[in-house]
Amino acid sequence: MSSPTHGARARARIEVTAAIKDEARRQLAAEGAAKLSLRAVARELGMVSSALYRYFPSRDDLLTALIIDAYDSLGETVEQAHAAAADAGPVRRWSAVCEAARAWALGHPHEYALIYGSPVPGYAAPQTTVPAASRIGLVLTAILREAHQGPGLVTPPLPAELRAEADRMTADLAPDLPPETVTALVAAWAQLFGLIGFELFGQFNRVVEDREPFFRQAVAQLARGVGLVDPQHGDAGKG
Amino acid sequence: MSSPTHGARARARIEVTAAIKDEARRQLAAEGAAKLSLRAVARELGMVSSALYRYFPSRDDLLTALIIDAYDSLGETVEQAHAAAADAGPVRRWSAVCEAARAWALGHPHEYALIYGSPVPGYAAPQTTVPAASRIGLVLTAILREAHQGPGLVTPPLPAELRAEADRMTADLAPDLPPETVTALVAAWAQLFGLIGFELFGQFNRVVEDREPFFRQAVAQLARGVGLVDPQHGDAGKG
DNA sequence: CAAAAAAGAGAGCAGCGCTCTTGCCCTGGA
DNA sequence: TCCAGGGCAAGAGCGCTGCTCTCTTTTTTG
Repeated sequence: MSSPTHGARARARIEVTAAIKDEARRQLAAEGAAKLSLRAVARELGMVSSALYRYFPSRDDLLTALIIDAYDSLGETVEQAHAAAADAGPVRRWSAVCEAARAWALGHPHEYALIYGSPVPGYAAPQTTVPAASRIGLVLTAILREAHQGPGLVTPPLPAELRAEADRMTADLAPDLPPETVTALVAAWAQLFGLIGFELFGQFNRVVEDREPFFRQAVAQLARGVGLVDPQHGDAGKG
Repeated sequence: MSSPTHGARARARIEVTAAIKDEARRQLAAEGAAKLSLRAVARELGMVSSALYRYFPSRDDLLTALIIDAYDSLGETVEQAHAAAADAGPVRRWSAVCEAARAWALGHPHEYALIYGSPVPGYAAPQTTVPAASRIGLVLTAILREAHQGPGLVTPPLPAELRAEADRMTADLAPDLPPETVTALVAAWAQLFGLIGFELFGQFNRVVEDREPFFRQAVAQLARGVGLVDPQHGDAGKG
């Protein structure tokens, strides 16, 4: 950082690191995480396999880097979708975000499997992944927050047995929202990825053929589930 | 099949096959599907690795056998839960089935990952798995069918763009149910496994702590989503 | 310019899925 | 009773994997 030569070395390191991740992502898209091979990455990059260990101490560390990148890629995609629908009503924004998440998943199936599929046994995602993983949740929360401050939210009452946990989640995630809403949001968040995962992992094969309208309807119902009400079928009723 | 001696041979084969699957399941529970190794299975069974290929032509075929067993295990579990709640109302039966599915998943996390987690790339589950995989869907459908013939179902209208696909799915899955119900059921089916998968795969870590009441509430809302109405909070209103 | 730090190269270890060949032994028919 | 045929285990071996260690080359630094 003090001298330019040190910067040159550091820059080279950054470039090689990026090249490794790029090639790894290519192999991920081609063969999946299970068949991601350090040797194959090195071969393709014209270096020897052991040299890779100068950049990533293990295969798992390379995977972790790819996981964070994937979360960030998804997060950025949905944030952009949210921003692009800023003028629309909350139901429309909710749908836009959900559909952006689905589109990202369909476009990056192996990266989706990496972050929302079965975890590799014996591999615990380090805490480093948490901020990137949270981005989509923050977007969904923001939509509900605006709706809460604006037209309001319609939520079913909580059963007594859930009261304590709902309050705890609310304090953690969105203290300015009603616990009923936070609970419904967390459930909808999981359910959204149930829908996406079933489509991506083949559970809908021979069951749902025309997935786009099906997903749109399911997401609209999800919006109702978190209490979003639809003024004039999602038309910009806010502005 | 004609002579008892031939039967002795066949019986031995069945026993060895079962022993291989048992040991494979043990390793599955210990290490996960990715690290399931034919050599380790053979080692544990006191045979040489190549001998396993007399019973399963490849690692994938062994996995397929485990997948079918897992689907059947889950299917049987939820069928029993359904039968045990036969006297209750449809909402209670729905919840019982969903909670049984969750309990099975928590008790067999690696087998769950095998059937509802990311698919192994290059491995397409053969058509043989379909009947076993369908069992839980059939149970859920049966609940809705009885409710449809009894107290009735409350379903939101379908958007025009979904009409054709909804009719197609209905003809395929449950021609005696309204297309609105079938569409909602398929979505709820996917969403149920979104909830279970998020809990199992660690997405709820540091988010939802007291999972049982949370899941119960989510499942109750899922029941509402498929149109099940709750006479006196799920009490046996069918009489 | 020499010392030190970083990176690459290559050999090697232990493990993997899978294939092929060899030979044992059980079984069913003559 | 004997014998051919076939099911089956064993072993060697191929090409691959992640990872470690040592040695050399390159680059940065005092």
